[in-house]
Amino acid sequence: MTGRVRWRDDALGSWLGYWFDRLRGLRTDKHQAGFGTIRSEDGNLAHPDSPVRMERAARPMAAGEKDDAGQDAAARSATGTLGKAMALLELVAMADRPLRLTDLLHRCGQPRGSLHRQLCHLVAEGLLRQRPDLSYEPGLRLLKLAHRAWSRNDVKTLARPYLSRLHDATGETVHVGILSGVEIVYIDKVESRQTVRMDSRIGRSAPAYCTGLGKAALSALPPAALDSLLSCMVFERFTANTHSSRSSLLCDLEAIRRCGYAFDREEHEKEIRCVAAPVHSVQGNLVGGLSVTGPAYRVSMEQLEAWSGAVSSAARALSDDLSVALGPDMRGF
Amino acid sequence: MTGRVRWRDDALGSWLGYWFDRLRGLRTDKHQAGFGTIRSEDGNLAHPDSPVRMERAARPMAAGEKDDAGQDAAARSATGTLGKAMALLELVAMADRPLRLTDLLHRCGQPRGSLHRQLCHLVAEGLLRQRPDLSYEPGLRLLKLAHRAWSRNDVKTLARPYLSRLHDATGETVHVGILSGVEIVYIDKVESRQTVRMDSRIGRSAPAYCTGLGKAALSALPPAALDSLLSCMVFERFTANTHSSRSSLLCDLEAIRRCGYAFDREEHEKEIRCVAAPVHSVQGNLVGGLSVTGPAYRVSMEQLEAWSGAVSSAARALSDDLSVALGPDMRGF
DNA sequence: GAAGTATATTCCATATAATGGAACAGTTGG
DNA sequence: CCAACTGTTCCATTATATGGAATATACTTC
Repeated sequence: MTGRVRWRDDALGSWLGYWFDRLRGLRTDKHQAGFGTIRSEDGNLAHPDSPVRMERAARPMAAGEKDDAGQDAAARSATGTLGKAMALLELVAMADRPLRLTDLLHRCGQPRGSLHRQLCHLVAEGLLRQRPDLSYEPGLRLLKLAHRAWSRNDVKTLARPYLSRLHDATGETVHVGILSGVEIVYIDKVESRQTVRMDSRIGRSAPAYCTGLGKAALSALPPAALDSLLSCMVFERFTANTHSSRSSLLCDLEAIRRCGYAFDREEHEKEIRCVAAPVHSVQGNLVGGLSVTGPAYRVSMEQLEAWSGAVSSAARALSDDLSVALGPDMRGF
Repeated sequence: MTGRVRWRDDALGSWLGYWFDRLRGLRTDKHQAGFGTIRSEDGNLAHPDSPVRMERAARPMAAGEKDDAGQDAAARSATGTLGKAMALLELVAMADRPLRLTDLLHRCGQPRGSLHRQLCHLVAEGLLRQRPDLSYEPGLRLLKLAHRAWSRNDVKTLARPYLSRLHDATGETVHVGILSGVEIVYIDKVESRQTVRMDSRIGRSAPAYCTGLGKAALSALPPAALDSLLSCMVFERFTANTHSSRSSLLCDLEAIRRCGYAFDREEHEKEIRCVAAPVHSVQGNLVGGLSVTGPAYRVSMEQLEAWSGAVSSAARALSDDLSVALGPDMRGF
């Protein structure tokens, strides 16, 4: 074997439930070990944000760079073939236009033969679709699978009544989301009117550090887990109010922990404010949040403050429901 | 190698775009060949319906059964590791409750070691989530990927104005769907009110032969493709009006082809009627439909008849838009 | 319309990762 | 406490993925 860098080593995110079990020492796992998720020595997480970056092996590795052995050994035992396929799928899905083979070739630095075969497999499985012009885009099978994932989701089901009630009380759009790595994934919502697009945000993911839901969720994490996540956050600045450093985020989180709710002070999108509260099962394997969102011109910070009580009590109630539903007794649920 | 049957050979569906290219002889493909999709001799499709059946290899193959060589050779060159992983994912996703390792063991007849590793990989990738009680359910990553697949979907984007217009004209729920194998996948909708569940049907899939959208789509298929699909339909009876045979379906399709629109006469769900019209790009690589759906007590067959013109002209217009968008000139769209 | 360039596809010896049987460990229940 | 069941780990074998180069196919450009 040449000393070649594995192109997928640092791609892809990892997933909360998994981390938690690891962090709580519940599982020893050999199979899942490595793939760059947790560096064994310092316990840090590698690249859990999902916009995939595969460029690493694009260049043939200049002299002097050494592919350090430990990293290599750890990263080698990845999720294998599946991991590569998923990294590729993510790359196509997260692109903003259909990509052709050559485009992908440049972005992931894999040899043509391999890449082509992988794409063929993905297309045959319906995960990708190949357009008449030979470019690739995400396939319908994803929709179908996601529908099942969504319609059977415990959190969504349990949250619904609280969402409705919050919506009735506030008249604004109400969200529930789950933390997945360093991102928050929107699971369900009830909105004021047919605003812009019907369900534009369900399934959408956004960075945790700059959204109300995300910060609420982060505030509920045990210190070790939070540390792991922090170490792999990239603080991109979306607005003037976006947290741009670890310390400013930590300060905010501390405040959130004290009062039990979080604000999004136009940190992700200009003119959009929100108040959110953390939701978590006692087992700690699921962390998310509930939020009320509105446009700045209509919703003042005072208004959000006034709603904070309702939001956090709803979040607490939902947390209890969740803990019961996921509890050891209820196998099937 | 022992003469053991590969457990995955007959699992899983295949996907329309792919078939079309095959059927039109556009691609020679070696990589995608086989996996039981198209039997080389008679051109039939094997098991394109998606509710997965993996039980085949559960028994150790009784004496006398022979795993015929041709089939074996064809089926062997599958989508490989990815295919197995996806079949497993589908199995979990389509189940109606979280499954534990042993449950899966019974359903797919794979050795424990292999199954366990595959599940670990799926969990590590976020495609599955392992609950505290060690059972598996579909993971959040599916939602995230599907969101991208959905929000960038050409058909959805192009269909939206027509959906709105049809909804305004009829006041009932309007759907757009795409044919994917023998199933129709709901891509988008505009609904009358916040009926039962907000977007319950987006991403849902239903059999083509008993839905208005599905029949409309089938009617637009070239004979060869239709034949292929017919040969692997299983006519399950949902209501008294459900087509229960190939011939009755064909007869209906003929009528649909003549008049340009299809009815669902409470064939899938009791008390639900719909009128639909086919949508297809000239290239023939995308087939779907547009429909107006309503409850039987409110929407008479005469009413549907009256709407048929609007539906089919909208469908024609959308078809044109699609053909342009997918046309050879517009690379990026 | 021919030569040139960029792209997609196929081939095949080799390296790698999946396989599957069996042994081990942790839980439940009588 | 022992049986019966579950989930996990191990490791030699074998099937599968790999990747570089050769070939085919489209699009430009002159």
